[in-house]
Amino acid sequence: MPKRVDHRERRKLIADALMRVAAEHGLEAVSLRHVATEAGVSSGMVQHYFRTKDEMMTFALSVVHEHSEARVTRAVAALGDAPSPRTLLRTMLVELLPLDESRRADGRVALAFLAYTAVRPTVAAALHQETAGLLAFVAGQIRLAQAAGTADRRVDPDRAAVGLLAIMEGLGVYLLGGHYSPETALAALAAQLDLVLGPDEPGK
Amino acid sequence: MPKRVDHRERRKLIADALMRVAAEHGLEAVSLRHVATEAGVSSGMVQHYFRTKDEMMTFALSVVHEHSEARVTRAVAALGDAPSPRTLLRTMLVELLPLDESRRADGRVALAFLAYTAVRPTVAAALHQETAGLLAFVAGQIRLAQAAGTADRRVDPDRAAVGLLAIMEGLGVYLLGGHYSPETALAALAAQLDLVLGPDEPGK
DNA sequence: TCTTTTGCATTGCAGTTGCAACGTAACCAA
DNA sequence: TTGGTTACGTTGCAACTGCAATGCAAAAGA
Repeated sequence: MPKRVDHRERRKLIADALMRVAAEHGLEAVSLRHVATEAGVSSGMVQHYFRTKDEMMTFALSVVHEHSEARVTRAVAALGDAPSPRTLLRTMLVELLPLDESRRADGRVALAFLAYTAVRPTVAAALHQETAGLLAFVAGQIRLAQAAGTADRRVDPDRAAVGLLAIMEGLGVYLLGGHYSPETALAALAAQLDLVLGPDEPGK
Repeated sequence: MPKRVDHRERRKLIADALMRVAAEHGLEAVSLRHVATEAGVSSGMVQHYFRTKDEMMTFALSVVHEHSEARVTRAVAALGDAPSPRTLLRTMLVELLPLDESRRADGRVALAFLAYTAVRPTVAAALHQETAGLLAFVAGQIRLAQAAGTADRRVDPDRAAVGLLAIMEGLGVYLLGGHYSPETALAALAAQLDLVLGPDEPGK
């Protein structure tokens, strides 16, 4: 019945253009026409795939998170089987930091959406589950390290997981603002992992 | 020669209105007319005190930072003379977290400006010094605690200071997004202080 | 073949935006 | 008093906004 067009693909094409605009000029520069031009399509087509601007924004927000999720999944898969909790956590968190231009672009968009959702609580609800899942995973890894005897058992895994995610988020913000250099951020993250999991032992 | 009007006061009046608009609807809702209405003045007057919108935004950004600086100064002053590094740091960082509605409003504005400056690097430059100063202060307090023997000397004060600020920033972001409860954030912050300065001893 | 659905482009519109221009009233120095 | 400066208020405008409406070609079913 349809004209054999992949809806999801078109929507992603548009969302990608939106993210490019947002990464360069901020979310306030995102308009139907602007996005359409960036995507190289007519503004009528954008309207065809998103009935309202808000619908487009919400979809783009979900794409942003798919992006970072895919990034992490890929990096973790490259670690091979059964990496140590420390390696796993470091890989994950480093991957989420805006350290190169590609991730900086994504980070700027994510930051813009963060401010966007802070004012639209209904849109933000979907993100809570994601954070909760990530949190549980990190806490689980810390528990694993503790069980293996490499980590100090006096640290509370849940609290430490909250702190670890917060430090990643905070470092990301400071990196985007240009306040810290990548080296500084990486050193701080490594130091935090040392604090939580115990000092690193090169001869693991 | 002037008509005896305090320029700075008028500008702050307008900036306050801007912050109210931004806290409620985001920075994208900030327009000359909107701000003027919120401030209860004519849009012509806003234009009289700010020749361009960008000038208004930049000024408001500086007011936001004066706000949080004043907040911290007041809270620290209330501690009396020579508070312990731990108390001082905790007070400072807690004061910067969006834990009540007043600070949440400020936090939303700060977050919006964070995204704003991330796309306008020239405006962001002024903030670097502030972060650097804060960082040096925190590192100094950690060094003090180490010298007093209460803190583990194996932790690097500079790295730990970066981490502490980042964790504060990250917790703030998650709090604004509603991902964490104030209790969770406070517990995570306390745990981090324990990690950096050593476990708290009630009978100090 | 005819009809219906889908994909997309164009046009139009009411509302909003930043900003310039102009007006006027109050004040101050001469 | 005169002239100049300051402090606004009002109006206007070109550009842009989201969105509805309309048109039309291609494809799929009848």
